[in-house]
Formats: sequence, C-alpha cells, structure tokens
Amino acid sequence: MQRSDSSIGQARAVIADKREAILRAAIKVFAQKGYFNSKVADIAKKAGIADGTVYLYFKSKDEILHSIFDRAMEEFIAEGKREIAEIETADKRLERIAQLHLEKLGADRDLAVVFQVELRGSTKFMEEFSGGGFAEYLDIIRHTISEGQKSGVFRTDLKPITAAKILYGALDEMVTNWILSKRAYPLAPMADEVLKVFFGGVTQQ
Amino acid sequence: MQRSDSSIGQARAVIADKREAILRAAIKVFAQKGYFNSKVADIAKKAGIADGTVYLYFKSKDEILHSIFDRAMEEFIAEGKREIAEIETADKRLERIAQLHLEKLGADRDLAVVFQVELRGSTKFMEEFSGGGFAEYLDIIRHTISEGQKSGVFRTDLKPITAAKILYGALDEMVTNWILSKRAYPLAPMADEVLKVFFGGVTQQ
Amino acid sequence: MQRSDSSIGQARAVIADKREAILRAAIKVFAQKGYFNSKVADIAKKAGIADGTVYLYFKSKDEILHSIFDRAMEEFIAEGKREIAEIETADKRLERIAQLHLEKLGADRDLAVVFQVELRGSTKFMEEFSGGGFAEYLDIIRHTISEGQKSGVFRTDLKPITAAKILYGALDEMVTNWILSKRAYPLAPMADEVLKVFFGGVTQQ
Amino acid sequence: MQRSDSSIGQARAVIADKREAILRAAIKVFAQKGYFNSKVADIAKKAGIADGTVYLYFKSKDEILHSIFDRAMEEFIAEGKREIAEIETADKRLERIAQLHLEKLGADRDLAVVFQVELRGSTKFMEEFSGGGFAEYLDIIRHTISEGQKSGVFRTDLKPITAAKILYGALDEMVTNWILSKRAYPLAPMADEVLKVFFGGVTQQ
DNA sequence: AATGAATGAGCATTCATTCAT
DNA sequence: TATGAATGAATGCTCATTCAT
Repeated sequence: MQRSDSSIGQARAVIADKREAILRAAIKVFAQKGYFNSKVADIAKKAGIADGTVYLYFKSKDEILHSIFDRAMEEFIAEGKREIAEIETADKRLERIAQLHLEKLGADRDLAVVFQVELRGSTKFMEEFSGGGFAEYLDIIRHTISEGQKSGVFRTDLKPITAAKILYGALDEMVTNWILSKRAYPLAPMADEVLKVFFGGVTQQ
Repeated sequence: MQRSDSSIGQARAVIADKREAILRAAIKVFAQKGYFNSKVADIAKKAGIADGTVYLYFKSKDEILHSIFDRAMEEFIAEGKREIAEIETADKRLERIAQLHLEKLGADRDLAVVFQVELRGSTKFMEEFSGGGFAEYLDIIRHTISEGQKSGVFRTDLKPITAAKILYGALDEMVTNWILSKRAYPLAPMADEVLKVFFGGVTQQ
Repeated sequence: MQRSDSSIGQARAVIADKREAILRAAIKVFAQKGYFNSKVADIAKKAGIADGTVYLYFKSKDEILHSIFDRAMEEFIAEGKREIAEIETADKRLERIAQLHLEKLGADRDLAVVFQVELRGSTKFMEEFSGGGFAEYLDIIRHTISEGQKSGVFRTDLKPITAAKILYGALDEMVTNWILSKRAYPLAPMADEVLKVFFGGVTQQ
Repeated sequence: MQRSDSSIGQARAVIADKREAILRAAIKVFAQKGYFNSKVADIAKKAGIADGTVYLYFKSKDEILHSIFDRAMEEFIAEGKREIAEIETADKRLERIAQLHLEKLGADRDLAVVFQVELRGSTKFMEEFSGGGFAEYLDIIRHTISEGQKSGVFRTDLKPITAAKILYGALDEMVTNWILSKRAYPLAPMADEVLKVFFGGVTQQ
C-alpha cells in the first residue's frame, strides 16, 4: 500500500498539529497552576485528547516542559539573529534585541509565565537551561556589547559579559513585573525605558 | 504550680531555637533539592527532631517556605533602612542598598538559592511575595530614586518605579548567575559594576 | 465476483499461517518475559504484523495463551495415542509416554517454559487446564497403569490415578529443572531414570 | 525518656504482629486472585490497615511475595532438619520428610496455593527461588538418599540428585492436584502412597 | 512538648483493546 | 484484511499531615 506525497504530508501535519496542541495546552496549564501542580490529565483534557495520547508524543511530563523551552528559545534566537544581522551599529542591535525580547514575551502571556516562573522553579531546570539556549542568548548580547566597545560606541571599562547580564536582568524583571501585575499594560514599550538607563545611566548630566 | 518569668523566658527561647533550627534546616534542604522535591521528613531529620514536631511550629510545609521569605526580608529591610538612614545623598544610598543586597545573599548561598529559585517556583508564591516584603523593598529603591530626582542628582525623564525595577533586576541577575556558576567567586563586588552602568550607562561619552 | 475453491484454500492457508506466526511469536515472548510482562505489541512486532492485526486472529491476549496450550496438548495427545496404540504391554506403553513427554518438551524450550511457568502462573489457568487437555493426558496414563494391573505387570495395591500423578509429577519436575538449569543438557534421557524408579523403586533388593 | 524492657518488647510484638498480619493477608489475597491480579490495596484492606502502612513494613509488593516464600521455607527447612536429626535410617528419614511436606502444605491451603501457583508464575521468581531455599530443600533429600545408598538401603545405580527430584516432583504434584481438586480431602496421607511407589516401584514382584 | 506510626488522597504512566481509514 | 493512532481504565507508591501515647 502506497501513500501519495500529499497524504504523507497530511499525516505529518496531523502529527505536528497534535504535538503542537499538547504543547499549547501545556503552556496554558503550567502557566495557570505551575508545573508541579499540573496533572498530565489536565493537559490532555485541555488539548482535547485522551491521557494516554500525550505519551505518544512526549516521553514524560518533564519532556513536555523541556520541549516548551527548547522550541521557544530556538525560535527566539533564530529570529533575533535574523533581525540583528541587518542592523549596522551595536547600539541599534541591542535596541532591537531588547525590543524583541519584550515583544515576544509580551505577545504570549502564558509562555512568558512559564518562562519566568517554571523555568526558575528548580535548580535542575535552571542549570540545564543555563547550559542551553539561555547561554547562547546571553552570548549574543555579550558579543554585541563587545563589538560596540571595539567600534567606540560603548565605554570599555566594563566587562561585556557583566553588562550583558545587567541588560538581561533588567529586561527579565520587566517581564516578571508585567506578569504579576494586576493591571494589563503593554510590555514592549518598557524596552525603551530599559535602554534609556542602560545606555545613558540615571545620573543627571 | 506556676512558672516563673524566667522559666517562661527560657521556654520561649527554646521555642525560638527550635523554630530557628527548622528554618535553617529547611533552607538547606530546599536549596539542595527544591521545594517540591523536599520532604518534610528531610527537614525534620536535618533539624534533629521528629517529623510531627515540625507541625508544632509550622502549620504546613508551605508555611515554612513563607516564613523563610518573611523573616529574611524583614531582617533585610530593617538593616537596609537602618543603614541608609545615616547616608545623605540618594546616589550613595542606592550604592549602599546594592552592596547590601549582594553582601547579604552572597553570605548565605543556601538562602540565596531559595530566594532565587524557590521563590519563583510558583506564581502563587511570587504573587504573595510581590504583595509583601518585595513590594516594600522595591518601594525603598523607588523612593530613593525619586529623592535623587528632586535633589537633582538623577535625571527626571524616568519613572522612579521603572528605574527601581531596572536596578533590582540587574542585581537579581547577578545573584542568579552567581548561584548557577560552577566557579566560586565573591558576589558583593558585582554591586559596583551594576552601579557603574546604572549610574552612568554604557555609552561612551 | 466469486472466489474459486483454490483461492479460498489459499486464503485459509494464509490465515492459518498468520495465526501460526502469532502463536510462535507469543511462545517466544511469553517464554522470555512471562505472560504478565509481555505486551501484545511485543508479540505483534515479533510476528511482523501490526498490533491491531493480532485481534483479527485472537479475541484477547488471554486467548493466545489458551490457544498455545490447547494446540500443544492436542498435538501431544494425538501423537501419544497413535504411538501407544502400536505397543503391546502396559509397561512399554508407559515407557513410550514418558519418553515422548520429555522428547517433545525437550525439543522446544520456549514451549516448555510456557508450559512449566506460565501455565501455573494463575489458578484460573491451572483450573481451566486441569479440566481440559491435562485431564485427558493424565487419564491416558491412569488407564495404562490400570491395564498393567489387570495384566499382572503392575502391583495392585495402588490406585492407578495416584500412580499416574506420581509418574507425571516426576516427569514434570525433570522438565522444570531442565528449564531452570544453567547447563544445557538433553532432557529426553531423563525419562529412563524416572522409569527406573517408577517401575522398580529405590529400595535395594 | 526511657522505655522499660517490657514496653520495648511490646513495641516489637506490635511490629511483628502487623508484619505478620500483612503477610497473612497477602497469602490469602494472592491465593485467591494471583499475584498480578492482587492490588496492594486489597492486602491492606484484608489486613485492616491503610494502604500506605504496607510500605512501612515492606518495600514493595514484590518484597511481600518474597517474604512469604523466605519465611515459609525457612520454617519448613528448620523443622525438617530438626525432625530428621532424630531418625536413624535413611528410608525413615525420607518418609518423615515426605510426610512433613504434605502435612505442612496440607495444613495451610492458601500458603500451598501461593507456593504451587505464584512461585511458578514467573521465571524470575523460580530462578531466585531455585537458587534459594528450594535448592537447600532438594539438597537435604539428595543427601539423605546418598546416605541410604551408602548404608545399603537404597540401590546405587541411581544418581541421588535425580532420585531426589523424582521424589520431590511426585510430592509436588500431589499438592498441586490437591489444590485444584474440587473435593476436599486430606493431603498428608498421600505421602504414604508416594513413598510406596518411590521405595518399591509399581512393578509386580 | 515531642514522638513517629499510621493515614489515605493523589498521580504519572502503561498497555490491552478499539476503530477510522 | 491490515494498520497503528487513539483510548482510558487501572495501580503501585509517596508523602504531607494527624494523633494516640
């Protein structure tokens, strides 16, 4: 029995769709109740499938969380690299990175919650994550700052990695506050505020 | 038969000691295995008491974690207030706050791990915490920045609360990185780096 | 459109072949992992078919095990009857039965394992089996002994059914030991040892 | 705080009692439904305790089954050795062993079922068991036969180990048949029948 | 106050079976 | 007939909490 190319394509699409549905459902559930308080059954129900079906696509509950991180970071980094490749100066690049950071997470509150909250819920995850996508992300910032130092746009009495952590930390805190805030406000514009301080400092000239 | 004042005092001291022992034990255990993976029995064993005894001092496992936060924040804020009260200018105050922040957490790695990791392990905790000690802490920073703006030392085109979050976020990231780092280095000196950027920005003058 | 007789015959052969393949696969799998630890998926994979296909030939996993017993006992009894029909004396018949018993199981270790181990893994199976092929098998032995008593070759102060169980039990134990033995030795020759004792006893004359 | 010797004794007795109760309950439940079909909850309920309590006395369901075997074999072998130590001749010793075998299992039908059925339900158990108590038991029989050969009471053209297996197999079959029989009859008297054949054979002199 | 044995609710995962294709 | 994705019932074990002593 042979399948036409299109039916194979369909089958793949269906598989991808179900995986995707589980991932989306998991993001919602994890965001709402936290990883440890979420039951696999909750995810399955939200995804509209049977409990056991989850295990046709993921090996364990743990793997679902990992997949969420991996996929999001991958997309995020890919898009970031693509965008900054077209930008000339280091300061403009950093600006775009900061904006992208807050745009992306500001556009998907549930994903943001999982990133800000669950990712930090265990040293295990943090360690794995730090050695993974996050390290690459931080490295892009560090590298950009380093280039800015070489081109003379940034001061040179700062270690690029330290400056990178400061920028990342400031952006990260914007996200965390936004998540926890009861008021709904747009996250993306906060990037400019962060950059204002990061570039110019708070001291009156 | 009546207890003398001194015996009551002793009893209270014993109670405080045991509470303290449980709290110290819990910080160690939570830091090592994470809140959800820690058993109350682990804490009891580390504290050298029976499982049931824990419940004579705390209503639940959850309450232990809360107490850790509450007590640490309380101490932290009290010390912070005391120290900055003696400092004249806003920038010097901010400097002291930043140093204190990293000194304190840098001096107790287990406590730092619990703060950085477990505090963020659930939205529930974060929300409660945000409304509690953390809000007060951030408010002290915000207020100091506001004063600096009035006195002309800080630029005024920034919302004080936003600047406060940026400073806090940058410091927080220093702590997180320090915890996850495999190399052992002193945390406190990082305060100066953060302040360098926060005050002066990264842009070359 | 009608199927010719020959195509029906072919279809039947195919059906029989696939049933047979499943049965052979199941014997191997059950022998290796035990009935309860064997998955229907394991059997299907070993048989080279899809999981669902198993259910076109058997109603349940349970039925597969039953079929293994039924078919093996049927073959066994048929061959036994055929062989002893040509033998004159009761003692020679018993001899042939014992040899056949060990020859058959000794020639198919997997089948032997399933018989010795899985058959006894549940009272349910044992009861059903006892009322089925096994009863008939034991009855053949009993009947042969009874004939031997009538013809004067066997002593008459023993109930034939009891003597039959003794012979069966002794043979059965040879099989069990052979299965569990780490050394590989031929099973069939043990029949003569069993018969030596069964016929003559262990007492020195 | 000190416990008197008697209160320690009581505590031990309580512990032993509860372990014992769980073991007795497990024997009943396993005998009725088979190991794999028995739930730990069934055992707990039959023992009159909570599910979790089972795990204060046993590490796993598997360990319960092992304990049943180990304890029973231990008792059995100890009693067997004690009894035969007082008997002079090898044939009388064998007689006593056979009687004891059927007396013991005949006195506790549930235990007999677990031994005959569950012990054989998995190659894993059988292998472990064969290397354990069972091997020792068979060795006692073998050794007794060997002595009988030396003293001239048994014929010497048989390997003692083979003769031992034959005797054991015959006795074992008596037990299995007794368990599966719908009629209730005393098991112990069957020992004499087995011995009659084992000693003298079925052949008419 | 202190103990630690007992409790029992809670859950990730497996797998025999079904059924749309 | 054959497939294999989907189902969902079933269960051993953990551990926060209680309570008799």
